[in-house]
Amino acid sequence: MTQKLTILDIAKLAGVGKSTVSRVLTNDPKVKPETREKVEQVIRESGYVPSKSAQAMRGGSAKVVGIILSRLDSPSENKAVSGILEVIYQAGYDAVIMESQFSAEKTNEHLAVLQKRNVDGVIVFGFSGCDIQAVESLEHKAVVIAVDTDRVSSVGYDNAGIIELAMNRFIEQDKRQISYVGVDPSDKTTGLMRLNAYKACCEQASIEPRYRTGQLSHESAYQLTDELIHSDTQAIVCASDTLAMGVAKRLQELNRTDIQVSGVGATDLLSFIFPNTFSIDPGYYQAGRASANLLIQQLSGQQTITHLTQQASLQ
Amino acid sequence: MTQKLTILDIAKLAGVGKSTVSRVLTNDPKVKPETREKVEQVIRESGYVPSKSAQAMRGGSAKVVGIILSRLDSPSENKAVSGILEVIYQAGYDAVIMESQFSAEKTNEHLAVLQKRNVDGVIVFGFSGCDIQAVESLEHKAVVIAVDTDRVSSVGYDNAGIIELAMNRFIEQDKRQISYVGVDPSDKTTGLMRLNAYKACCEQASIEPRYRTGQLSHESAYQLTDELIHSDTQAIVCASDTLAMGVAKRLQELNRTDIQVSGVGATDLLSFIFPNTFSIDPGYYQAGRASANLLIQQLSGQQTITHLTQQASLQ
DNA sequence: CTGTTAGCGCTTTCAA
DNA sequence: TTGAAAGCGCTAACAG
Repeated sequence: MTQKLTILDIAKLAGVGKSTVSRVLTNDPKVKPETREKVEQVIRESGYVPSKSAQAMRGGSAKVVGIILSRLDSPSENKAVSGILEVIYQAGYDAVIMESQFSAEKTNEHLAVLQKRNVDGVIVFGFSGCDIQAVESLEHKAVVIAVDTDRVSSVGYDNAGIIELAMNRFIEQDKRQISYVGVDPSDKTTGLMRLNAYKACCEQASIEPRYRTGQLSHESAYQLTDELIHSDTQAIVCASDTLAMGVAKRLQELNRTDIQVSGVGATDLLSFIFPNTFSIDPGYYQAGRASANLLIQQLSGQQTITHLTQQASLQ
Repeated sequence: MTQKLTILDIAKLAGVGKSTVSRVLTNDPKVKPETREKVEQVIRESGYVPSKSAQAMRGGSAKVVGIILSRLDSPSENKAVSGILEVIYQAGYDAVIMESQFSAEKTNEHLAVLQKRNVDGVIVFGFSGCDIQAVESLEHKAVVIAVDTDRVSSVGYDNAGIIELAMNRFIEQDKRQISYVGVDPSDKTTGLMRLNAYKACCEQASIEPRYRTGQLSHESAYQLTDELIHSDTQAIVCASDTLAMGVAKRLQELNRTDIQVSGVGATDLLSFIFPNTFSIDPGYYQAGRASANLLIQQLSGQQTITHLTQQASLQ
């Protein structure tokens, strides 16, 4: 790391005024090509790196977006973050990422830090019990994922569609005995909404609903399986791949190869290990991209509060 | 987002000079307690947030560390990042995270961006074929994970120890027919080093080595299994949990419940699905913490280039 | 097209 | 103990 060069050093070295250097940096069109070339050459040779801090302070924009997710090791969230990263990086932004660990308090702390850092915008992954208020005060500078709110833009997963997709697949195969394993309805999205979707599908197809809910873990699903299945059970729709793993594992032990299982998450592992399964992809990656695009458009003033729903697809 | 308040506004509101406000912000001891109290009150009531950009520019440090990982959805890396985040956040730093996607070129681009941002330090996750040179020029402002270099501090995984742990476990159980499934030795760490460790263990225990290497995917391991096993095979050590999944799956199909399988990664899923397995934890999370601690100590000048090796443990 | 001149919000002498 | 003033590195009028 060489000595810190400033715009003034470059100006001197190139024999121009510092504003000309600045113009080159900001791609101002009104610079004579030769002058630009000369300045660029000096910049290249000297290894000068403009200070973002100074630019940020002057221009007001740091070209940074904050991302608050619940856990870095949540496969759904890190897929979405990959999508976000790709888009914002393309647009010249960088990301500062923080983990809320499902704590509303931490989320708010993070939000405060991000604000202090003059981030241009924020993308927040919702979780049950998260306090959306602080985010709402950011208005058009924020986008939330997987959470309901009118005040800021959002990208949601099509929780009903996800389950319908699985149900319809089974119904098309003339299965009628379709059970469901989900998570506790106290979880709004993965819990309640998916369960309700299951019930609605049953209603519509005149299927007798049969379900259990529990924790979001394979063990939980594994244990619920016995309570759930009948001799005539044909398929089990699960609210997530983790649950599907647990269910499929138990079915394997019971030699119930006749029962099909579906999950949510598009883990390739599920169908690799258990042939009798498939998984619905809620579109995490695309949702990430969408939310980032939304945010960037809003930051440039081209877009107002918008609510998107990511479509699911069949793996 | 309310109107941007500056240090001057606070000064006026509190009826003091702006330098006094600055002193309060920087915890300068020479401020009369009453004055400090008054200023703090105004800050609290007005919801004033000092601009990090300005502070960074003035003070030189942005209190940011850059993290370059290969893929956000790599379980090993995101566990490590969680560890990093925890440590640096504690120390008042924030993180800007970028994905190299195993491209040396992208890594260098990212490095340039981070430098432009005046980050205080950088943590880089190595990968085979990564160009460590650019990182090395950062000297004491960088720490690399899982890569060999003398020029900057590093935290490595104990690739040999990981395999030894698994081998010894089997040897203690009086198994002698222990095979190995790994990845191509062109990958230095997960490939070559683990394979060599396997060979060394065999040598030492007078075991006939028997192994195959391929891609880092369950499919690859699944296919290699048939080539590898004999009627008397007792155990298979795998270079990763992903491989172990593939192997265990194939063994299950072949009804070879007599063969034990070990993996690396501490995925709870592996032993949940396949009872005859266990996994070695290379200590990703702790390695993350260690690297962050190293970096922070170096930044504060308390430590020089250091090389750490993360110890593995039995799940 | 280009140089000069003000600041951006903050920290840090330097006097008072 | 405090205020005034001088920049940090950069961008953006404003004149040439």
